[in-house]
Amino acid sequence: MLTPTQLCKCLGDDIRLSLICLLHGRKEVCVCDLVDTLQAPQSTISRHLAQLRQCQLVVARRQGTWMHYRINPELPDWAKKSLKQLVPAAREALALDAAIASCCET
Amino acid sequence: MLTPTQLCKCLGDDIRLSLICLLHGRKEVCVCDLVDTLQAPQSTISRHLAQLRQCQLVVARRQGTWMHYRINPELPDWAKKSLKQLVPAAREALALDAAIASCCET
DNA sequence: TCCATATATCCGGAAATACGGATATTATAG
DNA sequence: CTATAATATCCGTATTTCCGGATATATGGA
Repeated sequence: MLTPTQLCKCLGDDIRLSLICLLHGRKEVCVCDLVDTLQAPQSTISRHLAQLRQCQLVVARRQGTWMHYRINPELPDWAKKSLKQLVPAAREALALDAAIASCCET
Repeated sequence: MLTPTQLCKCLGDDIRLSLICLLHGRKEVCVCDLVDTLQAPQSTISRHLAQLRQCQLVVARRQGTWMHYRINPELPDWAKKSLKQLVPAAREALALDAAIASCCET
């Protein structure tokens, strides 16, 4: 079960927080789009996604060779509400608006 | 200026999150009470408090030899609202209710 | 001035985390 | 079965974080 400490530890990294911002408010996004958008090595993105998966912040769905990630829709209420506060502030602080716009919707 | 990543990094540690829980909703608490309540070495508590001070999550007031800490009342709105979500969940996850009750009010 | 108390900082070592190229895995197509 | 694309995992290294005893600093009182 996700604890507040775990949630914060996950979000306390620019790449992971960016990933959450890219996923938040969307149905799902595939890994290749996340890699393209954040311009980081594929292994780095994949590693961070695994961490987010491990504490159940996100869930993945395989479709052929692609993996589609989305925010876990069954997060506890306090976690959902925390994200709702943090994500907009993070979008601004991390200057993600352009990235989010260019990241294709699934 | 406090960024979401910094806030999360600060809260992504059991001791620091406990400190924030002990301060949240109170006027101020002195270091000795925090040390007593969390049963951790003084240098450890002081180090974590310095970290919280550094990113302006808390502010300190000296009164003689004592230092009184409180949540920074001028946090940005998104940070205040995040704390409001996280603190109650953290109190439960970290089993802090007894500690909070025993920690004297200033 | 000297002592006692409260707190902060120092510092060396341990542990956790992050990185990213190389490699393994999974699935599709031919 | 082979080749290819997408993704995950491995692994050695670099960096960061954490710990807590020892020490320094600050304040009030005798």
